[in-house]
Amino acid sequence: MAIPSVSLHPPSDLLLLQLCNNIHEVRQLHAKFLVSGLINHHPVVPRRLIQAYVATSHVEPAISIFETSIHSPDAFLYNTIIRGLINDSSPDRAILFYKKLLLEGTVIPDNFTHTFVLKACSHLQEDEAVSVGRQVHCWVIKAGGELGSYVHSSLTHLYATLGFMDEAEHVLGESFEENVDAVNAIISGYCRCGRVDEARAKFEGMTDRNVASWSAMITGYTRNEMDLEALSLFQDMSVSDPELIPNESMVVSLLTACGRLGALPQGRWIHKYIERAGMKISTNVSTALIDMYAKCGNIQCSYEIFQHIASRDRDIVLWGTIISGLAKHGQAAKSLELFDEMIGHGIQPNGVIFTAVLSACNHSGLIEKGQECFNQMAKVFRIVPSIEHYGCMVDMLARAGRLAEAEELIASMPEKANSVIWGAFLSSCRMHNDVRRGSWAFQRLMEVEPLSGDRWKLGELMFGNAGRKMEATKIRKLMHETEIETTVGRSFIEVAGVVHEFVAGDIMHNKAEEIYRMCRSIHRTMRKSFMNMTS
DNA sequence: GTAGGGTTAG
Repeated sequence: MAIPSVSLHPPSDLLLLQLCNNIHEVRQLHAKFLVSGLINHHPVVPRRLIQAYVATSHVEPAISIFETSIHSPDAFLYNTIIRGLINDSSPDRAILFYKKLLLEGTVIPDNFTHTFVLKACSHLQEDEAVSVGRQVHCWVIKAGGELGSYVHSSLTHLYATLGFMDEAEHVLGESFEENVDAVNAIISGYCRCGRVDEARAKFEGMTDRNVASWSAMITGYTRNEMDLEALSLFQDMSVSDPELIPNESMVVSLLTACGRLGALPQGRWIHKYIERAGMKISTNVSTALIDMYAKCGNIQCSYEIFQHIASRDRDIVLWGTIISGLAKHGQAAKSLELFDEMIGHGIQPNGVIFTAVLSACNHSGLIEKGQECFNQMAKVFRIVPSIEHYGCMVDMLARAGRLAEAEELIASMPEKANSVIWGAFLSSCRMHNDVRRGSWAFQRLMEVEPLSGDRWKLGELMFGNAGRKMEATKIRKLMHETEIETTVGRSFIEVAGVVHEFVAGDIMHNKAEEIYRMCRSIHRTMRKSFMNMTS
């Protein structure tokens, strides 16, 4: 059979192929090439088809063309397939293709191959990732510094992410010029394993820093709960390089820090800052803002932000943040309403969402609703209740004096109850004067957490209240002899720039009356401005 | 002709 004459000239369909932006068009042209036989007779056709399929996120047909119509693939084609598999979230298959390339030995992997392969590694099991990483490392050494800075920083990043800091440092040393991205990866690697000082030393030693360098260090501080350091480094950045615009992860980290510190003014300032800088406020940033405002006590503001986000941009973490924020602020009804709304939008709740929902029920004493949710969780949504969920339920039932049911629930748990559960149960036993169950709980608590003074104290109070002086005295004596310490619940409140401290149960504070009055007035003002905002 | 960095809800 004669080769169609068109094969002598690049057919116009080949040009069309490059313009395709959906799979149907690619399929149509593919069919035409099959019919005309061009697919096996024009060398460029299968290449272009592979590229077109990968570009429209369909890697399977690309692979089958690769295997049937390509007889001597080059690095570019391997790269295309490997990249397609990574985008298709099949990193293990991407690695298989890399191994095939190495095995056949006719193609030399280039910078792109290495970069893609290293990216695939970060999604693999640790041992497999290290093993492939080492293979790439061999190529880096063989190339003697000729490999691009992308490969160097990707390899450094892989080792650093896996916590292989010595190897990461070693690769860094193999690059000729200073590789900012690689140093950034090292900074974040050190922070990831808690070696913050070493990270800071690397950061200080850099001659050239980019936004990612500052971001890696700031994010590293927040990761290690060094929230003040994070905010202070951000201040350093604004001073030393006012032109630098923070990236998204930096903003999220800063807001996390503000939330944990309860630093509302700083949080607000960052909010204004990102608005002024014209940064796009992604779902992640919105989530961090909502979380920050909720943790700083301004749930109205959280809710306001939440409502301005289009439903299609609301992911499960965003829903979780506002649901648990409302729950913590005692607004159970609103929290449950949003939970239903979320399900109405077709988002499947997960365990974290249910913890928030159950804690909302718990804090508002909605026991029947709580039980309904707890049952629904397993039966409708197929979520296995975790120890936190059991904890919520036990606390809820026990608080309400339904100690027998709480006890039953503890017995039905698949794993052993922890100190949180026994502690909650014990404190309810004390509250409801059930010394029989209480002493049982106290014994279990002493098994799982013998070293907490607060637990001993709780036991002492329970026995004391119930008139069991002997046990109470015995515990008191033991605490005295072992010098075990109890902690004090404290809370802080800032009024007009002055921080006041309260000890739990303490109403003797010399400014108490005044602060209560001011709080009421602030609350009224906040309500008013909230009404203005929403109307 | 192909190329990221990190984060958030209990």
